[in-house]
Amino acid sequence: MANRKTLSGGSAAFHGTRHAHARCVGRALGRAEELCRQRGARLTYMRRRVLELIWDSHKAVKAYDLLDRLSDSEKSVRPPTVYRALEFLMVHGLVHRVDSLNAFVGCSGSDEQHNAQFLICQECGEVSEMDGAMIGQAVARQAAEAGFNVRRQMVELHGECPGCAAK
Amino acid sequence: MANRKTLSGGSAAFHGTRHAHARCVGRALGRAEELCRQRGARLTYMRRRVLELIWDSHKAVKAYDLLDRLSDSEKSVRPPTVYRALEFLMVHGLVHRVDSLNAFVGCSGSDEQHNAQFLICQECGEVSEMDGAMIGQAVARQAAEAGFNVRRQMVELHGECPGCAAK
DNA sequence: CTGGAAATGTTACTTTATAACAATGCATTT
DNA sequence: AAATGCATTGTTATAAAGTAACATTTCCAG
Repeated sequence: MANRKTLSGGSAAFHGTRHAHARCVGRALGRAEELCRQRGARLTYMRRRVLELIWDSHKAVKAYDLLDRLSDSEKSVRPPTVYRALEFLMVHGLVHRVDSLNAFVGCSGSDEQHNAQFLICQECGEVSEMDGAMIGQAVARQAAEAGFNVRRQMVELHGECPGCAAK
Repeated sequence: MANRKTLSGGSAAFHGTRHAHARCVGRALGRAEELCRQRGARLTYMRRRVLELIWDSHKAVKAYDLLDRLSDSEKSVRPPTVYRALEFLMVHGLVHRVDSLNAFVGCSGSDEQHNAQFLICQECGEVSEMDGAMIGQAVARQAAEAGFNVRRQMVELHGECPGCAAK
């Protein structure tokens, strides 16, 4: 209620190039810290680093891009390190894997709900997380009709975001 | 109308172990032939072979499993061969890629509609294609609310199929 | 039966991800 | 502080998934 930028039921936000992105990052890191504290999980240097890099944009990031960005001429970070950090962040609901892209995005949903859908712009690459209640319901209902018990739903919609449509 | 086994709007079929699977295969190959004839596309030996192997079960099949099955001690088939056959079959709507599994299933939908959703059983691995009209609508509507223009939708639901639930 | 396009073969490589074990860090008990 | 033990990260190697580029073959139209 307090924060008009928080995603709420049925809406999704695209950000475009110019927005106060530091706030997005700040919010995400804040939430991560809070959540880990509550759960007694350790948000280590590496995990925080990876989370920051993922939140560097609203696009989905490839694991090996993270790897490159984490490595400098001195010291190269290896795949397992990144995948382990990603694993941790996913388990705690701080990032999502976008299966249709083999890539990762920061979770911008609110704490507990997790029937997220992803809107993926084919032009600019931005990914927006949406909590589409209607979609969730339709999925649940139609699966039930088929006698199927849904445990995890993946909905990834590729198309054109409002910003890119405007051009 | 004539064929009660054909999937129709809003329903999905799971097959379990005992069913007249030769019919599924026959139907799929028949459709493939028909469709290629209509379009002047060539259903070559390799493409037909791959399609048959995919229809060997109702599970999603990995490209490299196809590769193994296509190779014998004499002659090994290489990745591009399989991926090219898969590409062809996908372009013509004869198989689908299941992104969340990096695997492929035969298309059991009717000819032209293509808003398919996949129900994937985590126990037995069977994949069932569903044409959930409600889901499609909900997706379209909620994306539209967000100003997003959907070009391709990917809906993959992991859970428990009726057969496995019964056990 | 031949010229050209489509299909397949072949080699090499890229991208994505994980297994297995070693070393280090860090928190708690003694 | 030393000892214990588990969580985290480092390291090496390899698996799994997919593609680029060019050579060869197939096959159909003329």
